[in-house]
Amino acid sequence: MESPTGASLSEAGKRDVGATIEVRLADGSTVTLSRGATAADLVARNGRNRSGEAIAAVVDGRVVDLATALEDGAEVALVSASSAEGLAILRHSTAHVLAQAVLRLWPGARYAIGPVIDDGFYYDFELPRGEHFSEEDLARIEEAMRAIVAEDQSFVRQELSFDAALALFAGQPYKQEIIEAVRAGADELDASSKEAAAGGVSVYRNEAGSGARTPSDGAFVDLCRGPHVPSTGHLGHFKLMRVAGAYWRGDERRPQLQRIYGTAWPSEAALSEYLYRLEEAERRDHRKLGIELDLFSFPDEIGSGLPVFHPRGGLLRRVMEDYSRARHAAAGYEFVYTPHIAHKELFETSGHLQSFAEGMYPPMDLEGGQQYYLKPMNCPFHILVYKSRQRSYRELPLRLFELGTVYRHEKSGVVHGLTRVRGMTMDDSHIFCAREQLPAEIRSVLEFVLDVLEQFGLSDTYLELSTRPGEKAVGADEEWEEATELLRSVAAEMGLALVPDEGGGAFYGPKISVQARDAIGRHHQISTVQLDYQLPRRFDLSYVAPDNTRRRPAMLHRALFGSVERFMAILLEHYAGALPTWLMPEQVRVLPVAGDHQAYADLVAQALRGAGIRVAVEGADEPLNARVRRAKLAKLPYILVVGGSDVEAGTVGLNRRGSERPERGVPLDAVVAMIQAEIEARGSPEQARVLR
RNA sequence: GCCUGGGUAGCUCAGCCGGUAGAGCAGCGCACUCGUAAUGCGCAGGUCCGGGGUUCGAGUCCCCGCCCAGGCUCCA
Repeated sequence: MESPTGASLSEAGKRDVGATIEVRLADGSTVTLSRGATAADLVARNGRNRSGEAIAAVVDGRVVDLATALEDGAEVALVSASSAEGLAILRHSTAHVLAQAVLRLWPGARYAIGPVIDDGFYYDFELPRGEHFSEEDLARIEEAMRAIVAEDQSFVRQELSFDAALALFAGQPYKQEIIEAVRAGADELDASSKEAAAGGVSVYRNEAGSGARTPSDGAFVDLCRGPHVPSTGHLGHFKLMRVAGAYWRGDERRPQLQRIYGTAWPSEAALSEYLYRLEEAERRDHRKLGIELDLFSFPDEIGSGLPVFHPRGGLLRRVMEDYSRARHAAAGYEFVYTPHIAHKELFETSGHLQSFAEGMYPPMDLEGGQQYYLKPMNCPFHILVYKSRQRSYRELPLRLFELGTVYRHEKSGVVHGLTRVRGMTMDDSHIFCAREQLPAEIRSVLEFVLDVLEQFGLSDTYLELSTRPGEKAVGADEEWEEATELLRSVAAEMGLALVPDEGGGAFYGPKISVQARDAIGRHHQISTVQLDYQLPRRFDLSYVAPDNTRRRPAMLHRALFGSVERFMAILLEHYAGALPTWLMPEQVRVLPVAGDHQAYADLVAQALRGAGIRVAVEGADEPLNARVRRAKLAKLPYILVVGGSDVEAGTVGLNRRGSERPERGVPLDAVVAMIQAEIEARGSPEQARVLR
């Protein structure tokens, strides 16, 4: 908020007025400039602005316009369009051009805010007469923006008093509201910093040199903190992406504005690379792959967010679940099964109805006033397993595991493919242990989770620590603090970095979540480990300690896949559908060259099947090329083509996924052994490479 | 819930200014028997999301509803 230049200005004023000033550059060198020189003069002197390279400057740690006059002794660094700061300025300036274009096309439109977001920007408008943007308008607006860029209008900064600014933005209630908010903020500052805040706001005018001065005579002016690129000619590599409704200040009680999203980049190459990235993400969309690979669907007849798995998807799911079960068994987990509905009282005891009711399906009312709820989480049920009899310290840690299906009533706007569903299966585990066992147990759980994820090819991971959520949290502050500190210290001991996520914890406790980066750089929250002192208390859990006293256990909630459905979606997108061989529903397809080779093809398939490999044979009813193509499109790891010479020699033609050239005459035994070894090794030799 | 876009064959989509619905792929049948990314011919396939209205006539225009997708967090 405050303006550091305020101080240096007065300081500079006391100095002797010479003809030149000296400024220091980032590399430590000093440059002598004439008094009154600006950052732009420095750029010109360096001759470094040929392609709009430098678009702003950092003066004494503050990002400013190139037109800013430099003070003697200032430290100056230039901001290039491709740096993080530069990109933000570029996008923000493009947002201004968007607003100017919209005001040209819709005189009388009100404009609100136009901030920078990841990879782009948006601007919110209110059009006259309640008009709305349509998708077709985007092309017209872009055209108007390109005209403004061609005019190479300069962005000129001007400081205004609050009152002058309010007058300038007469008829722009959103701008006025922002000005009033800034004034209210400034009033809270003490006298000295109030002076620094200059008692007003800054605006930027776009001037084409025509002398136009106010919005009504054609020039554009926007309330803005800045900085901006020197002129619109520095922009141009942008694209408007979509329109959306958005509430003023994100508040649904306030007017809904019309938002336009856009993206902007320093070069055409960077823009098209970004657009390609979007296409790539679309190509990998698990909903699309689910149809192409015949894995699952969402029948309207069932309801939104409720998937069915087809045989191939079912097979994939079973392989995932079987592997999960095997690993859990080996790691000392015990398997339980619990029902899908329960009395209202259970969820009152657990606190779900108090803290999570909006995420739950409404109750089923039964005769006699009894109410049942669909379960939104497995924890209360596992707690009841613990509570079924008295527990001894000798049993702890008690690790209960279930692939438990839960139902959550997600709001209609947020359901999305398999990643946000209303019915899902959690690979849920609840570990009951003595408090002193917690550090060792958390550590072993984290090691277990990271190792299993790596087997699925998700090894680019980091951890996030989610702390106490604002109002929803239950439990005492000290306990939250203690639990949070425990998670922090275990992770630190293991040498794992923790990224903070303030307020992101569950209502009953803090959590560590494992975030995995996928093949195209997106990150997904996968596993979570939550520490909970609350539920053991609410359910009055206890165990008998060695000294024959009753003690309260602590609980760890742990999901590894998270939901099986969502994990499948992440894998599909990570691998673009080309799953590692061990996960692929069909691992090998045998193609006889002609009908004469059918019997040998069946023999080959039998040998593979005998080795536990999933294989199918496709006969020669269609040309070989067509069958190879179909198998490639199905992203099969191995295609075995067998013809006359193979029948004689006991060999196969081996066509591996991702390889351009097939190998001829490979002995059958060698192929069986190789594929078998690959399946056993799991992992992901091809690591999500892009396969077309 | 709200904004924008969409809903036409199993899938992907075309269908202009209102004139009696089309393509490619998939499916089925017949022929072809082929050595690494689409063999040919034929057949079948439709409540144009539902309802109402305008009209001589509606997939198309208007109104109401349903469903799907993206967005509604980044605060000048």
